[in-house]
Amino acid sequence: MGRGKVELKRIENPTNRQVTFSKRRDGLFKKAIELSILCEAEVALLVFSSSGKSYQFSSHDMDRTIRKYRNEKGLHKMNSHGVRTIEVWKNEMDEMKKAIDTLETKLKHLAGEDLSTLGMKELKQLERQLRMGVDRVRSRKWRLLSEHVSLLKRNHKTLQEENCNLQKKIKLHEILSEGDENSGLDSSDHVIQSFIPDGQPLNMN
Amino acid sequence: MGRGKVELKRIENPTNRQVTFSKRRDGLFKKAIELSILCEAEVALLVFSSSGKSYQFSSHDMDRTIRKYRNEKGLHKMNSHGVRTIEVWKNEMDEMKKAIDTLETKLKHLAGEDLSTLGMKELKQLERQLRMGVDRVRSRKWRLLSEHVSLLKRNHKTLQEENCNLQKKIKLHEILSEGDENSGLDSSDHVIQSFIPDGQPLNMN
DNA sequence: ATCTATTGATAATG
DNA sequence: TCATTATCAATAGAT
Repeated sequence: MGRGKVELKRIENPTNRQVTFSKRRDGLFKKAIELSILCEAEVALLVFSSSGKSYQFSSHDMDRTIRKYRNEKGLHKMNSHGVRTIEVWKNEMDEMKKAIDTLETKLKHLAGEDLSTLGMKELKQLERQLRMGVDRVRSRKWRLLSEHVSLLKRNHKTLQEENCNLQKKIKLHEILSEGDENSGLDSSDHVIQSFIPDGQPLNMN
Repeated sequence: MGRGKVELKRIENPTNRQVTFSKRRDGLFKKAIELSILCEAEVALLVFSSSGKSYQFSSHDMDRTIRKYRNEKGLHKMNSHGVRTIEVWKNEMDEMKKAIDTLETKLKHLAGEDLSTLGMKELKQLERQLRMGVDRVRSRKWRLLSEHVSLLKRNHKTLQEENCNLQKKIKLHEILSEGDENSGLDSSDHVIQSFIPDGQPLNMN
């Protein structure tokens, strides 16, 4: 149609191509509409120009028609992928919920709650576990404490050495400047202050 | 085109409608193909006949084109439904994972493991909690035990009463049938056996 | 399905 | 982009 046939291949002239696109696009949509009305067909048409602009028509509802398409054609991939993926997720979530339930129950038991479902055997095991926990926590506490003590001892030692040195210096000063008394540090309190350990605070209550 | 115009409304004659559907459908697909080739357009066409048969054409890949459409047009619905739903699920799962992590950490702490991250304050609280757990478990054990004991006592009492009655009966028999010695039960051991409590076994180890 | 008279679509042009 | 028009394509109705 038109003055001269057209080869079925890409129109090289960009202007012609663009013009033809507009005309034929309009024609295509018109035909699509006519088909849907005249023949009661469900038609969905998506067109993207090479420059990216999009045009659509759907006689009923685009999503509905696409879903219909996926159902017909997609019983192979979509269902064995999408649906199965969703089911996998659901299973994963179910398992996680169960895991949380189990963990919460264990925690409650360890806190001494909800014990009514347990028999004597379980109670004994629970008590053993708790006692072991107590022992370990205590041992950890003890280690922390002893580490802190040894730190303090080290600092104390350092302070003592420092003090020795300072006192020697002071005596040296006193000897060198005889008669010139009370010139500098009146004691080493100030220096000691600066050596108080500054690690994490240890609350012994 | 054709011999006489056609009104743009449903063709009533079903045969005509079907024939026209075939012809126009072929024409539509041909046009769609031509548009995609001549003008380098991305075209997707879905057609369902009123009887339900489906026909498709897509110049590139149907799913790709549909995705493209959803991106363009679908920033309203699809995203605020499908994608958002999926994100909600993901968030839910992330939260569950975090919850599981937290619970597992707590459990480890209560078992006296992984204590290195805890400070003195936490350790003290942990010990208190564990001791409380031990106390509660012990108290539960005690209650179970005492219930069992009281059950035993009750049974014992019943047995004693029963024994009394039996002995009285025996004496009555002995009196009634004098000289007829050692006729029946030689003692009440057998009866006592049948009264041993049959509740859940209590292992006292 | 096939044919064909007729309408519809559109390529080239202004 | 818009209008015109010569030409070809699509197709309604008949066979």
